[in-house]
Parts: sequence; C-alpha cells; structure tokens
Amino acid sequence: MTIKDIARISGCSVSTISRVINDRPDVRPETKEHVLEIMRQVGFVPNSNARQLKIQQSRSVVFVVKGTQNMFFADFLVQLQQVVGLYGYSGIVSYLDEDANEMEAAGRILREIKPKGMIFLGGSVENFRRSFDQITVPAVLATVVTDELDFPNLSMVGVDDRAAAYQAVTCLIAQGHRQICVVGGPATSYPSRMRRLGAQQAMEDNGLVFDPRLYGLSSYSFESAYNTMNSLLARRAQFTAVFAMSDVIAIGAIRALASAGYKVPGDVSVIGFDGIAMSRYCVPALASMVQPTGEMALRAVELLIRQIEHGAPAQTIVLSPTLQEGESIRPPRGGAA
Amino acid sequence: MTIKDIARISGCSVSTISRVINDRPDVRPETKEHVLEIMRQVGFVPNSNARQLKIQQSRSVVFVVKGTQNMFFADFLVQLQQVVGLYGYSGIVSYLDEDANEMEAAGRILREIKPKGMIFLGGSVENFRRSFDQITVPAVLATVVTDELDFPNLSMVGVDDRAAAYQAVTCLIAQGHRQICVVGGPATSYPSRMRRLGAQQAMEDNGLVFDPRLYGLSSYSFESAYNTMNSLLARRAQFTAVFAMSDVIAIGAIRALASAGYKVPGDVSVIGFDGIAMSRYCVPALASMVQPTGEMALRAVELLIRQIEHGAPAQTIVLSPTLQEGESIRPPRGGAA
DNA sequence: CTGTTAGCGCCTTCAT
DNA sequence: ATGAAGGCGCTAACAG
Repeated sequence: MTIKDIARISGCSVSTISRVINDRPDVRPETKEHVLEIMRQVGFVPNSNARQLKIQQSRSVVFVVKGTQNMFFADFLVQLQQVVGLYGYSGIVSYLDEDANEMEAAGRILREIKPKGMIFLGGSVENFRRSFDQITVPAVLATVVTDELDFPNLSMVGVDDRAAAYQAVTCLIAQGHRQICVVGGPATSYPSRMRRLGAQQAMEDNGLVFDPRLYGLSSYSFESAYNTMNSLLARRAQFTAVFAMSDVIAIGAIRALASAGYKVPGDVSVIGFDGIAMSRYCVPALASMVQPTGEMALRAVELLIRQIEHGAPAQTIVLSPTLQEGESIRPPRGGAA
Repeated sequence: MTIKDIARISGCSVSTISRVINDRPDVRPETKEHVLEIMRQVGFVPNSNARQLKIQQSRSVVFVVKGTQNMFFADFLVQLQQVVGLYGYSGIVSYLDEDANEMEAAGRILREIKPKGMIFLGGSVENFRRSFDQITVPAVLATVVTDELDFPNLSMVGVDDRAAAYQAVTCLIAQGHRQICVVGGPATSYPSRMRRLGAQQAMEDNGLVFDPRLYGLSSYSFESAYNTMNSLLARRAQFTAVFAMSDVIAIGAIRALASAGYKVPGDVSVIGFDGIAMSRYCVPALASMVQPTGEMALRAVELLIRQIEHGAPAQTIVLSPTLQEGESIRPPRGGAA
C-alpha cells in the first residue's frame, strides 16, 4: 500500500496525497477529508524510509542510558519517550552498563542510526571531555550539570547536585544527627562527586567533620548498596543517619540495616535522592531529594528540538529538587546524642 | 557522500560498491580492498534509509510493552534488549498504556517500521484472537501462555499462571490462613484470570470458599494497588493474608496496610508474583512466585530468531516459576484461627 | 568479475 | 487547487 494506491483509489494524484499526508494548506478541505477517509479505511501508513530518504532527515532521537539497574532512569525514560512523541519524533533507546564507555557506543549509534539528536541519561564527564567531539549532532546530557564541559552542541539539564546533597544532609543535621554515613558512587561519577562535596560541606558548616570511614562506595543498584551497607556494618561503623545518593541505594541500604536488626528510622534515619515512584510506596516511605523528572524530560527535549530545528545554541538548565518528607528520618535517640 | 561518489573516486561502478558494502563474494579481493580503503578515508557510511527503502526490511525487532508502570516488564525488557543484541538485531521499544489496544498499535508499527519480528510483553488474548492475523511477521507473546490462541507465526513463552497462583495460595493456606484476599487484574487480562482461577482452585481444594468480596481489582501499578487495598480496608474486609498478582501490586498493598497500621507479616501476610529485583530488597522482603525472566528472554528471542531466519514453526514454551520465601508471610495469629 | 539500469515510496518544483 | 515528473541513495536483475 503506497501513496500511489491511495491516489488511484481516491481518484487524485500522488502529489495531492502527499500534500494531505504533510498537512499542507493548499488542498481543498473536501479532497483532504476524502483522502484521509480512504487512508483510514485501508490502514495506510507512509513509508518512513522513503520519506526520510527524500527529505534527508530521520526525525528520530536516541536515548543513551547508562546504568540499566538504575530505576531512576527507567522512570525518566518513559517520560522522555512521551515528550519526544509529542514533538513528532521517535525515540530509540540504547542501554549501556554503568561502566560502559558511552561515547564509544554513541559514536557507533550515530553512524548507524543517524538520529537527529541524542539525549544522554548519565555519563562520565571524563569520557565526554575526551570524546564528545565525535558526536556531530545536537545532544543533551541529562542529570549532570557541570561547567567542565563546553561543547557548542551539548546542552545540560539537571539539578544542582551539590546544593541538593547539602540540603539533604542539613536536614539530617537539623534533626540532631551528628554521625552521618554517606553511601554513593565513586569520585569518577560527577554527580556522585558533587553530592559528596555537598554532604561534606553541610557537615563542616555545622561543625561536624566528614569521616571517610563513614563513606560507603556503591554503584546505583540495590545489590551494590546492600553489600556496601553490610560492609559498613561489619566494620562497626557508628552512625545514626544515612545519606544515600539515590533512592535505589537507600532501599538497598535499608534492606541491609533491616537484616542486621536495625529499625529505620528508629535506630537509623535514611534519606535518599531522586524521588522514584517506589520511594513513596516502600515501608518506611523514603525521605528523598526529588528530582523533577517531568520537567527535566520536558526541558531536555525542548532544548534538543530547538537545537535541531532552529540551530539554537546549547544551554544549561539547572532545576530545583524538592524535599520529600517521607517516614525514614527522625531525630536520633536522645536528641543530639 | 553516496556510493556514487565512492564509485567515481574509486573508478568503478556503483554496483561494485554496493557489492562491497554487502560483502558479496563476487568482487575481486583487490578491488574490494581498494574500495574499502576509500570508504574508510572519506568516512563513508551507507544511507540506511535508501537501503531499507530498497530491500524493504530492517534487521530490527520491536518490543510492544503493555503497561509502562509495570516494573516487571522494565526488568524483562533490559534482558530482551541484551539478547537480541547478541543476535545482531536491534530492538526498538514501543510503550503502551495498560489499557491500550496493542494490536492496533502493532499493526501501525508493522507498516511503519517493518521490523522482522515482534515480541509482545503482555497483551489481551481477546485482542490477539480478533486481530493478530494482521501481524504478518513472526511474533512471540511473552508472559502469556494460552491454548486459546493458535496462529502459525505466534509463539508463546511464559509460566503456567494458574499453577503458579495455585502454589502461592496453597503456601498461604499451609501456613494456616483461611481468609485470603486476592488483589489483581480484571478477567479481561488472561494472566489475571488464570491467576485468579488458580487461587480459587487452591482455596476450594482446601475446603475454603473463594469470597468475591475479598477480591480487589487493581492494575499493575503501585498506585492502583495502594488504592485498591485502601478500599478493601475501608469496607472492613476481613483477611489474614493477601495474594497479590504481581510484586508491584504487593508493594502498593503493603504500603496501604502499613499506613493503616497493619504489620506485614505480623497482622497480614502478603505473597507476590514476578520476583522483580525490588522484591528482594524491600522490607519485609517479599515472598513471591518468581518468573525466570532471564530464561524467558532467552527463549523468546531464540524462538523469534528461529522463526525469522529459518521459518521455524511457532512454539509454546512453559517455564516453571520458583517460590521465593521472603519474610512477608507467616502463620496467622493463633494458628489456623 | 564488473557495469548499466530500473525502480523502492515519497516529496517537490514547475506547470496548469 | 491539482497533476506530472525528476530524483533522494541504494540494490538487484540483467548484460556483458
């Protein structure tokens, strides 16, 4: 079934059909309706290959997701898909391991798929700095905001991780906690590094010292966080609160605490980061710094489309996270003990 | 840069270039090497639109996912992506609402993308029966196994939902529960129907009656399950245990129970279904009927590829779920009270 | 082994 | 407001 068939059936020419498909104004309304009706009846769908071959652009964007275990990205992705759909683009997803080289993968995808743009969910600033120049289409890096990267075709959208972490830890301190454990990624992960700096700053601004022995290294998966917290407990780390750098990490940590007989928040308070759907449905409901995924998705796509269609310059957008109260934090036993 | 340019530069004709690109045997090795060298130098990449327009098919399969909120599918999808990648196919994902018509969407996708095959994650048996015949490529329906569907190009892979549910509820009964609440989908969802029948059978085989007032209708999302359980509690339903038709539902239900002051498993036992990663990390860890997603993904893709590449006949594969013990079930207060 | 050529389905001037 | 016709870049006969 091609536009030729539709032309034959409807009694007009292919150009008219083409005009109808592309919603051109210069078609008589009745003709248009008639053609539309026929297309509906026979279930005609334009061949996108032919169309794209002709107009020389794919109208697709790819999402490069780094960290398949990271539920935050899964949530975020669904929203991105919806938004690009609204703009008439189709989004194709490429899942990468948390430790994969996203630039290498992106380069391959670029040559293979020729998308009009790319959105990266997470990524290593180091890798970007080294190899982003091979990405010749508009791109946006979501969930990471840094001034270490400066490419004319790379926008960034995210929250101020450092400030958000600062706020989370301050919240813990305000409740009277003085021994705060931090669980999160390595310094090679930019958001992790910023969140750690923010946490440290919050402690120091409140007269506490950041104790490296209370820092647990974990990737963004349940299992890793679970193991990390177990190690911390095994070496008898002393703390009354935990700042987890993601909700997934918080949940894994809470699981380990529970297995070891600690109550949350009775014995240990835990605050997470991200605000994934799950955080509101687990027990206890998680206190968390919520990233505005809906708006991030919207902005990321807007930025990208504007770069693609109007050659707009790259931009950096910093959004504000909000504190979700939850049930997982409470003052430590005996107040500021 | 097109094959024409390459032809001009290399001094041979476009067909030779085409042959080289497609790795045809009938090209003199030296010629081939020469052409390859030039393509490398100028960084030529064939235009996939033109190619596909010509050959009318892509080396891609699409995954039609019904229920974006269903974390089980999210887990499963990642595995599917990996496996198809191993076979050299690229998987493109189409997310549908839980109540969307997957056949209608699939038909459109088929005409638009022309994939070599499709894998459906979930789907309505009714819709399939009525409209699957428009799907003219090999397909496999994952997570649903039924003998109500008989198409030469439709394989199925999944667990025996009815038996699995039977086992789950029997487990609850063995612990002494006699008032068991069931929370899950409507009868229009085949797996839901089977799970419900299995649950009912288990009760009846143990001298209990299935009480429709203890059946809570919920879709496969946290929120829906949360609301459903709240309704059940609001109308003072009496039960000591819950069989949730998915882990997501179980978690939503537990959240509602916790908010209402019930302890799990102290006051109410809960058993889930699916065995998503989360189930092992929530508190309490969920007892659940675990679907072997890894093997399901492998089998689904194998089946599909074999149908695509060797015209193998459709097949149905039934895998066995395993019972994950968890911490969310326990005998009711006072034993078989 | 290599070249010539006719489309694949669609968009887009250019006429009418 | 509509039709006719020439490609977009590539593949696949068919002809050397």
